Amino acid sequence: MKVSRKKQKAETRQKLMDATAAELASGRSFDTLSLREVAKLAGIAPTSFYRHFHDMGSLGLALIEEQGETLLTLMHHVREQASGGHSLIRTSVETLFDHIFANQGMSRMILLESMSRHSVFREAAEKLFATMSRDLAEFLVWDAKERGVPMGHPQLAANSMVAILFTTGIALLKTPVEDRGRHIEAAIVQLRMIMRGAEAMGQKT
Amino acid sequence: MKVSRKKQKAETRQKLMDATAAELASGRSFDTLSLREVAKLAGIAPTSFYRHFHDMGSLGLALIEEQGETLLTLMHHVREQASGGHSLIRTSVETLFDHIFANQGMSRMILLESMSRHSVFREAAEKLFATMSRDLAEFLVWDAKERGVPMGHPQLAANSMVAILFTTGIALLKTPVEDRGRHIEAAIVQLRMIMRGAEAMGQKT
DNA sequence: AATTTCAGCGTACACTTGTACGCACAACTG
DNA sequence: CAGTTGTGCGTACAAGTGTACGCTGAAATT
Repeated sequence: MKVSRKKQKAETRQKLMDATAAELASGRSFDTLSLREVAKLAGIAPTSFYRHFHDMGSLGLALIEEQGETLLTLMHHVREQASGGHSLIRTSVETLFDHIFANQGMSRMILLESMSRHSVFREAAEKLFATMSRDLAEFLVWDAKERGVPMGHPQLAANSMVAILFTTGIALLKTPVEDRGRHIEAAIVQLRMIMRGAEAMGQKT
Repeated sequence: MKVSRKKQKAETRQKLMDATAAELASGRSFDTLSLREVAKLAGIAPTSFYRHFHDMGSLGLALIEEQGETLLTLMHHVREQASGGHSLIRTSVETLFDHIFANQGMSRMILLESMSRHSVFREAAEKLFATMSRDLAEFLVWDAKERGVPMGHPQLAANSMVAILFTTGIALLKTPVEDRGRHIEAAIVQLRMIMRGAEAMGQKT
């Protein structure tokens, strides 16, 4: 009873996911990873892989879903925390980028897979983006009302923001440390620019 | 002398590139394509591949560079042509998306590779984006002067625009035909929003 | 205590992969 | 015309792939 079976199984399952994530983090693309390879990295026999995932595809899906959830709750927390204060854009940006840095491989994978066509993951990744945008839009509306300013096309504004966040996020992954600050500041200006634009469009129409 | 050697060689080289592009267009990711496979698709023996490219990497690089050039000149033409008229945003967007549609596989590949870490292609793809942004920024400055309106952070505005163009471009590839119009209109609004924002930021500072 | 369950292993098989090597034969060069 | 050049082919091999099959041993259940 020292090590229950369930616990043991969950552990090796996690080992598989961790090994894959680590490999992704080191720059490998997901679809060059073989079942045998991750099995070896996780320290189990190739055939034992099947006890945990039916497929490399299932493993990838599990990874995306795990990552997506933590990302969404993270952003949620940021908004709750910063709701009282201001500089919300700055805090959100910095938090998101921190997270992306801490999970480079996974972030890249999600972004990449969201673009591939037939992939099983595409749906999952797209859903994540859609949810992020929707959450953000909702917040933008609330915030605009709070501040008493108009807001045109909040959903489109949110879409633009998410797009910029992720493209700069990816760009950051390849940027030498000393230049990162500059890029982050640039992203913040870009987001503010969109805010301004949205507000301007809200006044006229 | 009917078929000169040079010509013949150029033809099979093109066959290799075409075969690869076709495969990409059908949704395959570049790094799941094997040398043997594209050789077979091009109708030559696997070992003959080496007469044209030293590597699958070299082939990919050739593809990206080819595509990049046509893309840049295309956007250039659009601007020259539409300079007199207005609705420049609309024309640019539609032209770009048409092009992306006509070359789905390549576009996706460029985007994807621009994000991968160790890839030989990253540099090429990034360079392309940078050039596009720079060209666009240059144009924005010129256009703003022309219209007598201020323009804050033109380079950042251009970056945002390119980011949005490409993310919606990619999204479009997976969108059923009947919804495409809506997405294109959305992209146009997003670009105008950024314009407005940039102009608003230009007035204050 | 006897039985069932099941994570993990090892072997085995049919593929696919990149690429080394040498040959053929048509296009070029002199 | 003879000689060189170089595209393309076929064979061959080592390495890596997914996965079917049957076994083990210990945890879980009875």
